[in-house]
Amino acid sequence: MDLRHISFRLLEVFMSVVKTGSISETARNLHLTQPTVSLQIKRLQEAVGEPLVLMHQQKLTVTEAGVELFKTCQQVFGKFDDYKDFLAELKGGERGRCKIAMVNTAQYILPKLLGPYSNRHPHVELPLEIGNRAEVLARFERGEDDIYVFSHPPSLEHAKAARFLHNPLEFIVPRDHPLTKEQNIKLEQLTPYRFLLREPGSATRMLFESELQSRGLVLSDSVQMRSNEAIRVAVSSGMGIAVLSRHVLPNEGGEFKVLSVVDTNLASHWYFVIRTDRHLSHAARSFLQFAEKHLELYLGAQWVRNELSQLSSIEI
Amino acid sequence: MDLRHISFRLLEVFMSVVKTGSISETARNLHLTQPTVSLQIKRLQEAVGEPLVLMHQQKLTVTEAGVELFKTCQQVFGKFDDYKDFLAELKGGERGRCKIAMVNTAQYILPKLLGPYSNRHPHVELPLEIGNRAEVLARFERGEDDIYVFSHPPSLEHAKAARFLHNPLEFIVPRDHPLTKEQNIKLEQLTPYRFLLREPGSATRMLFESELQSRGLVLSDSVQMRSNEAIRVAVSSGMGIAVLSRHVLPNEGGEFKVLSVVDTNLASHWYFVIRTDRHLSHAARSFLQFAEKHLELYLGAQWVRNELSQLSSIEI
DNA sequence: GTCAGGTATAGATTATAATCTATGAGTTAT
DNA sequence: ATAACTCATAGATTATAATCTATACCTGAC
Repeated sequence: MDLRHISFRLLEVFMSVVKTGSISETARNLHLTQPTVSLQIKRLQEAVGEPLVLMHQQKLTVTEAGVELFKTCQQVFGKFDDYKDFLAELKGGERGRCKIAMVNTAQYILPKLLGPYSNRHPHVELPLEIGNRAEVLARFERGEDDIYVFSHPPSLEHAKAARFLHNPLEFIVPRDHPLTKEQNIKLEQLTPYRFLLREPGSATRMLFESELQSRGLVLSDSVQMRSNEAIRVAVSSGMGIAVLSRHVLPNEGGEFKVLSVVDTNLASHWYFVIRTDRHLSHAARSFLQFAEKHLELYLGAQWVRNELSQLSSIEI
Repeated sequence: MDLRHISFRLLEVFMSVVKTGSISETARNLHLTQPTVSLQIKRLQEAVGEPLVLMHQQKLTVTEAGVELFKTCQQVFGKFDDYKDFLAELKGGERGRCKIAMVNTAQYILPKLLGPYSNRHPHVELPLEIGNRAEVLARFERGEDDIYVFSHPPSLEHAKAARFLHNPLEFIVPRDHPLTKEQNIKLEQLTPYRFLLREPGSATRMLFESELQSRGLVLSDSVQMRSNEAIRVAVSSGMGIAVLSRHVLPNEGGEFKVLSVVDTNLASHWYFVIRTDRHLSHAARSFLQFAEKHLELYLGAQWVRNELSQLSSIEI
């Protein structure tokens, strides 16, 4: 039997013939002429190499080979129906995958969205990649993920960024630090202390350093640390002071204090970034829609800057 | 997704692309040109309505929809492979159905062949129909079975008969019948007794009556009975005498005796009959081949008249 | 015997599937 | 920078699938 000469149409016609037990009736049902159906069956039989139906005295009987082919067809069409169901879910964003790459700091805020989304869309896979800015940028270049999360979005070709959250930066010091007794602290008062910083390239550090530079200030001492947790712990134990995103601080004051610096308001924003030269997966689209709708609920209205409609308009 | 625009060929090509991860390599493997494969994939994607593979920087990745379609294809081709296996068995006579219709008397001999055949071909269905000559003839006319068993084959159009067994007829009388004491019994000595006969049309009766007629003899009394068992029992209990096939008699003498009639040698043959205007099912062909080969073994060499090669030459 | 209903066959047409060559454009490695 | 390889696209051809009309052939019913 040669599958190459068999089309799905042919099998459909055959199944109808088996069901109705009549060539003429099949022709009427499928809006074909009787010779067409006759010929289809004949061709199918040639392709199978075996009689499938026998005509005898106006009565059509289905052979063994025909019955078995009929069963096979039912199963095959069943499989394709399953696949169609799968496609429908995929297109509806109910199934599939939405790979998200985010810079380190985002891991403190994104789960607040991802958790609820994942609950409502249990069949969507949500693999997360967390890296520093350079790593996430490299992933973007290679197009490895569906959605990228940056503060300071890259202004690259094919990149479309949309702000969704305000990211205020705070100065933190050990609880017993001398500055905690001061009022009206200014930025230059902080420079003599040792600063604990993330690696160069980190958005927070970039923002902080550009602020220092524009005001002609220089840090007297700084130590580079690999993670925000490490910085928090180090500040708590008195190793130095630091600038951290409000979102990475515990709600309740811990072993450190937040300084209010009157002449400085450091802040950036969180952005979802997508590539405009690539298909956005249905799941990714569905996640962005979910985010656009529920940002305020899950991230706190006071921080939200919802500009995600800019992304939903993109049609790739 | 529209199955009508999808061919098995298309799916084969798609599967190869997924397996090799390369369009060019698929083209080489399938002896096609690269643009052909590109276009096939493009068309398949259009038919499915969803991207199946993504090209990025010389690297081909398969989408969710692609992976799922691939799985679906594997299952579908698996089903067709199963069907091909089924067909192979069918064509080899290992599977299928061989309907046999036989006249009553044949039920004493055919099981000796059917049993061994069925043991060796356990997947072949062997539905049997047993009737009197008229009934089996009617089934033949309507083509309801694959093989018909007659003594006295019908000389109809489209009927091809082949002898396979000698069918000697014997006269039986009650054990204490007066004739058992005689020697050199002649046929005319039997006519005064009451004969127990099958219905007119029975081959045995036809043969016997034509013998009587050709010799100008007439039975003085006869009773019609519905089965050979009934006749045997009736003879045993002294109701009359009868003509029966040697094959329906028990090997060991029972309540009756076989008469030796010196001037009469009644005999017919058993024939397998098939229609020449119909496909002979593979199973039927296989049964006839089996019979041709093993007649002597299962039916006793002394009775066999193996002319079955006449049937195997028929190619329908 | 004729008619109606079912099927088969022949011949023709149209649509489209399957394939090619030629070419352009991007990527990788030397 | 260039060669070698990848894939995509355009344009053209060929094969064949899908379909029709017209016609002939059965069979069963009236």
